[in-house]
Amino acid sequence: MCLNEQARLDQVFQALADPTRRKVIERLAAGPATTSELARPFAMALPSFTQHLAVLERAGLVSSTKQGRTRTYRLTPDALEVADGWLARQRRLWQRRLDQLDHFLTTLKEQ
Amino acid sequence: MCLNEQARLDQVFQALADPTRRKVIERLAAGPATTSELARPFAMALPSFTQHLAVLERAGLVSSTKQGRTRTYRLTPDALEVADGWLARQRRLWQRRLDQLDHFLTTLKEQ
DNA sequence: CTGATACTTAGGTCAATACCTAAGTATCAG
DNA sequence: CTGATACTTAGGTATTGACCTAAGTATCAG
Repeated sequence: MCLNEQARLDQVFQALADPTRRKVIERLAAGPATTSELARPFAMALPSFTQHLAVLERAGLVSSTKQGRTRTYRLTPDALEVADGWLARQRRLWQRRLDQLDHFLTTLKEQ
Repeated sequence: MCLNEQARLDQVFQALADPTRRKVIERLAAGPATTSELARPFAMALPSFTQHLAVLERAGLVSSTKQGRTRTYRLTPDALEVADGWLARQRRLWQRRLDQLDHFLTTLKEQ
Protein backbone atom coordinates (compact mmCIF):
# COMPACT_ATOMS: atom_id res chain seq x y z
CA MET A 1 0.00 0.00 0.00
CA CYS A 2 0.85 3.68 -0.02
CA LEU A 3 2.69 3.73 -3.35
CA ASN A 4 3.75 6.98 -4.86
CA GLU A 5 1.34 8.96 -6.97
CA GLN A 6 2.72 7.80 -10.32
CA ALA A 7 2.52 4.09 -9.48
CA ARG A 8 -0.96 4.63 -8.13
CA LEU A 9 -2.09 6.28 -11.36
CA ASP A 10 -0.46 3.47 -13.34
CA GLN A 11 -2.46 0.87 -11.47
CA VAL A 12 -5.75 2.72 -11.62
CA PHE A 13 -5.58 3.51 -15.34
CA GLN A 14 -4.31 0.01 -16.06
CA ALA A 15 -7.25 -1.43 -14.12
CA LEU A 16 -9.70 0.72 -16.07
CA ALA A 17 -8.17 -0.31 -19.42
CA ASP A 18 -10.26 -3.46 -19.66
CA PRO A 19 -13.97 -3.73 -20.48
CA THR A 20 -14.59 -6.59 -18.03
CA ARG A 21 -13.16 -4.60 -15.17
CA ARG A 22 -15.03 -1.43 -16.14
CA LYS A 23 -18.27 -3.41 -16.24
CA VAL A 24 -17.56 -4.72 -12.76
CA ILE A 25 -17.12 -1.16 -11.54
CA GLU A 26 -20.36 -0.15 -13.24
CA ARG A 27 -22.13 -3.06 -11.58
CA LEU A 28 -20.72 -2.21 -8.16
CA ALA A 29 -22.04 1.32 -8.47
CA ALA A 30 -25.43 -0.30 -7.86
CA GLY A 31 -24.19 -1.83 -4.61
CA PRO A 32 -21.94 -4.56 -3.19
CA ALA A 33 -21.94 -8.04 -4.71
CA THR A 34 -20.26 -11.40 -4.24
CA THR A 35 -17.66 -12.93 -6.54
CA SER A 36 -20.13 -15.25 -8.24
CA GLU A 37 -22.77 -12.54 -8.65
CA LEU A 38 -20.19 -10.36 -10.33
CA ALA A 39 -18.89 -13.22 -12.46
CA ARG A 40 -22.28 -14.42 -13.73
CA PRO A 41 -22.59 -12.05 -16.74
CA PHE A 42 -19.18 -13.01 -18.09
CA ALA A 43 -18.36 -16.04 -20.22
CA MET A 44 -15.06 -16.66 -18.51
CA ALA A 45 -13.63 -19.30 -16.19
CA LEU A 46 -13.90 -18.22 -12.57
CA PRO A 47 -10.14 -18.11 -11.88
CA SER A 48 -9.72 -15.78 -14.86
CA PHE A 49 -12.45 -13.58 -13.50
CA THR A 50 -11.13 -13.42 -9.97
CA GLN A 51 -7.85 -12.21 -11.42
CA HIS A 52 -9.71 -9.18 -12.75
CA LEU A 53 -11.13 -8.60 -9.30
CA ALA A 54 -7.62 -8.82 -7.86
CA VAL A 55 -6.44 -6.16 -10.33
CA LEU A 56 -9.26 -3.87 -9.27
CA GLU A 57 -8.48 -4.47 -5.62
CA ARG A 58 -4.74 -3.87 -6.03
CA ALA A 59 -5.58 -0.59 -7.75
CA GLY A 60 -7.68 0.36 -4.74
CA LEU A 61 -10.83 0.68 -6.83
CA VAL A 62 -12.71 -1.98 -4.86
CA SER A 63 -12.35 -3.71 -1.53
CA SER A 64 -13.60 -7.08 -0.40
CA THR A 65 -14.37 -9.02 2.73
CA LYS A 66 -14.96 -12.70 3.15
CA GLN A 67 -17.73 -14.03 5.32
CA GLY A 68 -18.18 -17.75 5.38
CA ARG A 69 -17.40 -19.01 1.93
CA THR A 70 -18.51 -15.94 -0.01
CA ARG A 71 -16.46 -12.86 -0.71
CA THR A 72 -18.25 -9.55 -1.11
CA TYR A 73 -16.87 -6.67 -3.16
CA ARG A 74 -17.78 -3.02 -2.89
CA LEU A 75 -16.57 0.19 -4.53
CA THR A 76 -13.85 2.31 -2.98
CA PRO A 77 -14.49 5.69 -4.60
CA ASP A 78 -11.17 7.20 -3.46
CA ALA A 79 -9.11 5.52 -6.17
CA LEU A 80 -11.43 6.69 -8.90
CA GLU A 81 -10.77 10.18 -7.61
CA VAL A 82 -7.06 9.70 -8.19
CA ALA A 83 -7.68 9.14 -11.88
CA ASP A 84 -10.33 11.79 -11.95
CA GLY A 85 -7.99 14.29 -10.30
CA TRP A 86 -5.27 13.77 -12.88
CA LEU A 87 -7.73 14.15 -15.74
CA ALA A 88 -9.27 17.25 -14.20
CA ARG A 89 -5.81 18.78 -13.85
CA GLN A 90 -5.03 18.07 -17.50
CA ARG A 91 -8.35 19.47 -18.59
CA ARG A 92 -7.64 22.67 -16.71
CA LEU A 93 -4.24 22.95 -18.34
CA TRP A 94 -5.35 22.47 -21.91
CA GLN A 95 -8.40 24.59 -21.30
CA ARG A 96 -6.15 27.43 -20.23
CA ARG A 97 -4.02 26.80 -23.29
CA LEU A 98 -7.03 26.88 -25.60
CA ASP A 99 -8.09 30.12 -23.97
CA GLN A 100 -4.68 31.61 -24.62
CA LEU A 101 -4.84 30.50 -28.23
CA ASP A 102 -8.26 32.03 -28.47
CA HIS A 103 -6.97 35.27 -27.02
CA PHE A 104 -4.03 35.18 -29.40
CA LEU A 105 -6.29 34.72 -32.40
CA THR A 106 -8.58 37.46 -31.22
CA THR A 107 -5.80 40.01 -30.80
CA LEU A 108 -4.39 38.92 -34.14
CA LYS A 109 -7.71 39.62 -35.76
CA GLU A 110 -7.94 43.03 -34.13
CA GLN A 111 -4.75 44.20 -35.77
CA MET B 1 -10.51 4.88 -36.58
CA CYS B 2 -14.08 5.03 -35.32
CA LEU B 3 -13.90 2.03 -32.99
CA ASN B 4 -16.71 1.30 -30.63
CA GLU B 5 -16.86 3.05 -27.30
CA GLN B 6 -15.43 0.16 -25.29
CA ALA B 7 -12.36 -0.29 -27.48
CA ARG B 8 -11.86 3.45 -27.44
CA LEU B 9 -11.91 3.52 -23.63
CA ASP B 10 -9.52 0.56 -23.56
CA GLN B 11 -7.00 2.41 -25.68
CA VAL B 12 -7.30 5.70 -23.84
CA PHE B 13 -6.96 4.22 -20.35
CA GLN B 14 -4.19 1.91 -21.54
CA ALA B 15 -2.35 4.91 -22.97
CA LEU B 16 -2.70 6.79 -19.69
CA ALA B 17 -1.45 3.81 -17.66
CA ASP B 18 2.20 4.71 -18.16
CA PRO B 19 4.14 7.53 -16.50
CA THR B 20 6.17 8.35 -19.60
CA ARG B 21 3.04 8.81 -21.66
CA ARG B 22 1.30 10.85 -18.98
CA LYS B 23 4.33 13.13 -18.79
CA VAL B 24 4.20 13.62 -22.54
CA ILE B 25 0.57 14.66 -22.24
CA GLU B 26 1.46 17.04 -19.43
CA ARG B 27 4.22 18.50 -21.56
CA LEU B 28 1.95 18.92 -24.56
CA ALA B 29 -0.53 20.87 -22.46
CA ALA B 30 2.06 23.67 -22.69
CA GLY B 31 1.96 23.53 -26.47
CA PRO B 32 3.05 21.45 -29.48
CA ALA B 33 6.52 19.92 -29.62
CA THR B 34 8.65 17.78 -31.89
CA THR B 35 9.63 14.17 -31.29
CA SER B 36 13.11 15.01 -30.07
CA GLU B 37 11.90 17.85 -27.84
CA LEU B 38 9.46 15.46 -26.21
CA ALA B 39 12.06 12.71 -25.93
CA ARG B 40 14.81 14.84 -24.36
CA PRO B 41 13.73 14.48 -20.70
CA PHE B 42 13.62 10.69 -20.92
CA ALA B 43 16.57 8.31 -20.57
CA MET B 44 15.33 5.98 -23.26
CA ALA B 45 16.37 5.01 -26.76
CA LEU B 46 14.49 7.03 -29.38
CA PRO B 47 12.72 4.05 -30.98
CA SER B 48 11.36 3.07 -27.55
CA PHE B 49 10.12 6.57 -27.03
CA THR B 50 8.46 6.92 -30.41
CA GLN B 51 6.51 3.77 -29.59
CA HIS B 52 5.00 5.62 -26.65
CA LEU B 53 4.06 8.45 -28.98
CA ALA B 54 2.44 5.93 -31.32
CA VAL B 55 0.37 4.56 -28.44
CA LEU B 56 -0.82 8.06 -27.58
CA GLU B 57 -1.66 8.75 -31.20
CA ARG B 58 -3.53 5.47 -31.69
CA ALA B 59 -5.57 6.31 -28.61
CA GLY B 60 -6.43 9.64 -30.21
CA LEU B 61 -4.87 11.60 -27.36
CA VAL B 62 -2.38 13.37 -29.61
CA SER B 63 -1.96 13.98 -33.31
CA SER B 64 1.14 14.66 -35.32
CA THR B 65 2.25 16.14 -38.61
CA LYS B 66 5.57 15.88 -40.32
CA GLN B 67 7.19 18.85 -41.95
CA GLY B 68 10.61 18.29 -43.42
CA ARG B 69 12.40 15.85 -41.17
CA THR B 70 10.71 16.83 -37.91
CA ARG B 71 7.40 15.54 -36.63
CA THR B 72 5.34 17.79 -34.41
CA TYR B 73 2.89 16.49 -31.83
CA ARG B 74 -0.03 18.34 -30.30
CA LEU B 75 -2.82 17.44 -27.89
CA THR B 76 -6.20 16.26 -29.13
CA PRO B 77 -8.42 17.03 -26.15
CA ASP B 78 -11.38 14.99 -27.46
CA ALA B 79 -9.96 11.63 -26.43
CA LEU B 80 -9.28 12.80 -22.90
CA GLU B 81 -12.96 13.66 -22.76
CA VAL B 82 -13.83 10.05 -23.53
CA ALA B 83 -12.03 8.91 -20.38
CA ASP B 84 -13.29 11.90 -18.47
CA GLY B 85 -16.85 11.17 -19.52
CA TRP B 86 -16.73 7.61 -18.30
CA LEU B 87 -15.27 8.65 -14.97
CA ALA B 88 -17.81 11.42 -14.56
CA ARG B 89 -20.62 8.94 -15.22
CA GLN B 90 -19.24 6.57 -12.61
CA ARG B 91 -18.82 9.36 -10.12
CA ARG B 92 -22.45 10.36 -10.62
CA LEU B 93 -23.55 6.78 -10.08
CA TRP B 94 -21.66 6.14 -6.89
CA GLN B 95 -22.47 9.61 -5.64
CA ARG B 96 -26.14 8.81 -6.05
CA ARG B 97 -25.56 5.52 -4.28
CA LEU B 98 -23.75 7.19 -1.40
CA ASP B 99 -26.63 9.65 -1.15
CA GLN B 100 -29.09 6.77 -0.99
CA LEU B 101 -27.01 5.13 1.71
CA ASP B 102 -26.92 8.39 3.54
CA HIS B 103 -30.67 8.71 3.26
CA PHE B 104 -31.10 5.12 4.41
CA LEU B 105 -28.93 5.71 7.45
CA THR B 106 -30.77 8.91 8.24
CA THR B 107 -34.21 7.31 8.11
CA LEU B 108 -32.84 4.41 10.12
CA LYS B 109 -31.70 6.81 12.78
CA GLU B 110 -35.08 8.56 12.83
CA GLN B 111 -36.87 5.40 13.76
C1' DC C 1 27.55 16.70 -52.92
C1' DT C 2 28.49 15.66 -48.07
C1' DG C 3 27.86 15.27 -43.48
C1' DA C 4 24.89 16.01 -39.74
C1' DT C 5 20.24 15.81 -38.05
C1' DA C 6 15.63 13.76 -37.27
C1' DC C 7 13.36 10.42 -37.30
C1' DT C 8 11.93 5.29 -39.01
C1' DT C 9 12.23 0.33 -39.72
C1' DA C 10 13.68 -4.26 -38.52
C1' DG C 11 14.25 -7.49 -35.37
C1' DG C 12 15.25 -9.38 -30.79
C1' DT C 13 14.70 -10.03 -25.45
C1' DC C 14 12.18 -10.22 -21.23
C1' DA C 15 8.33 -9.54 -18.27
C1' DA C 16 3.52 -8.97 -17.66
C1' DT C 17 -1.42 -10.03 -19.06
C1' DA C 18 -5.29 -12.63 -20.14
C1' DC C 19 -6.91 -16.55 -20.53
C1' DC C 20 -7.36 -21.79 -19.57
C1' DT C 21 -7.90 -26.64 -16.87
C1' DA C 22 -7.39 -29.36 -12.89
C1' DA C 23 -7.30 -29.91 -8.29
C1' DG C 24 -7.44 -27.89 -3.74
C1' DT C 25 -9.79 -25.85 0.78
C1' DA C 26 -13.43 -24.16 3.46
C1' DT C 27 -18.21 -23.61 4.67
C1' DC C 28 -22.99 -24.68 4.84
C1' DA C 29 -27.30 -27.58 4.47
C1' DG C 30 -29.47 -31.69 5.46
C1' DC D 1 -20.73 -36.85 8.05
C1' DT D 2 -21.59 -35.95 3.17
C1' DG D 3 -22.34 -33.61 -0.75
C1' DA D 4 -22.87 -29.26 -2.83
C1' DT D 5 -21.37 -24.56 -3.06
C1' DA D 6 -17.98 -20.77 -3.26
C1' DC D 7 -14.17 -19.68 -3.96
C1' DT D 8 -8.65 -20.47 -4.18
C1' DT D 9 -4.25 -22.34 -5.70
C1' DA D 10 -1.19 -24.29 -9.03
C1' DG D 11 0.53 -24.35 -13.24
C1' DG D 12 0.42 -23.92 -18.31
C1' DT D 13 -0.04 -21.22 -23.01
C1' DA D 14 -0.29 -17.35 -26.07
C1' DT D 15 -0.32 -12.55 -26.83
C1' DT D 16 1.06 -7.99 -25.85
C1' DG D 17 4.11 -4.40 -23.95
C1' DA D 18 8.33 -2.05 -22.95
C1' DC D 19 12.56 -1.83 -23.79
C1' DC D 20 17.05 -2.46 -26.65
C1' DT D 21 20.68 -2.21 -30.83
C1' DA D 22 21.69 -1.74 -35.56
C1' DA D 23 20.80 -0.05 -39.78
C1' DG D 24 17.78 2.49 -42.85
C1' DT D 25 15.66 6.96 -45.19
C1' DA D 26 14.86 11.67 -45.76
C1' DT D 27 15.93 16.50 -45.20
C1' DC D 28 18.72 20.48 -44.46
C1' DA D 29 23.05 23.32 -44.06
C1' DG D 30 27.23 24.59 -45.99
